[in-house]
Amino acid sequence: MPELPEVETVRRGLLPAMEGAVIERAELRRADLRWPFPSDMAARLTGARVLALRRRSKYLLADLDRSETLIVHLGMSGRMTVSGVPAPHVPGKFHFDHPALEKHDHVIFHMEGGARVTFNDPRRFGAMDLCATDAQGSHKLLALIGPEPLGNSFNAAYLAAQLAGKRTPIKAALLDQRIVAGLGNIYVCEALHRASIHPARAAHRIGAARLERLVREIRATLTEAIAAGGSSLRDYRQADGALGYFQHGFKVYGREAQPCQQPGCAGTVRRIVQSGRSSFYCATCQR
DNA sequence: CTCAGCTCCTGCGGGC
DNA sequence: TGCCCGCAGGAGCTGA
Repeated sequence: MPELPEVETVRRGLLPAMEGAVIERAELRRADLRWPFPSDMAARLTGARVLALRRRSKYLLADLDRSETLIVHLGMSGRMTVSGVPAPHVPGKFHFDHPALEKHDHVIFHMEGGARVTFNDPRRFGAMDLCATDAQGSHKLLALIGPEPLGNSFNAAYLAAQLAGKRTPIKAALLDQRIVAGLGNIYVCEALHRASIHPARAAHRIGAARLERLVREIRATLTEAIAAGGSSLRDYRQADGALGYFQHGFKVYGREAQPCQQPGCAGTVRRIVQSGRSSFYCATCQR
């Protein structure tokens, strides 16, 4: 379920159970996801304290004492959920009250205090790895990732420089994690719609003013999705922590043949396939 | 160097 | 009820 807003929502949901707590035991129920785990991963996690739980792009990063960082990617279908009901009046203390294991529960973090964090991923496109905290910047999975879209270094001037000379469709350029971090198929469709840019437009043929608007709309789209995810998670966490991806009100994604939601536009949402993936857009207001 | 296409894997919904 | 098909939020890799 994961683009940047969902990963950020997961991170915030995991904080109370994980940050500052010791992993009493890491239970690996298989030896790989997309790639094999480090052969000694369970031992390196067991007994480690999580000093901080961060996010970079679509990756969750748990900095451990021992100067190592756990890198987690949720792939297409990965979830991380907390179980164990918080004890009343005791922050960080959980009652042992856990549901039975489910299919595709691949990794379980048994946390100090009684909480459990379960990684479930049917399609197994997710990943976990460990690296030295001070070398994470050069980790193969993280080294080439572009700026965070909600950070200061992502702006119209930067984007213009990246897109200069690129004849590839803007849709593909925004999905390229080297250009900007954390965007996926849904939020690229939504941001392009809000910015009135056609997904097939050549990346280098977007003027400065429209790039300003695109940057603004990317930020707004993500910020609003994080706010919506956060509220959904708060409501749901007592149950099992899952967040309904499609609770967000998308304007074009998955809405083929429905009316365009842009104020004053009478167009209809269309679906095309670009580099093998669906793009939803309105041909009337997106140019 | 860039870029499109293929690939990993499971589940779900629709049509017959 | 069951079977087959297409499609799904990611992204690394290959080969042109």
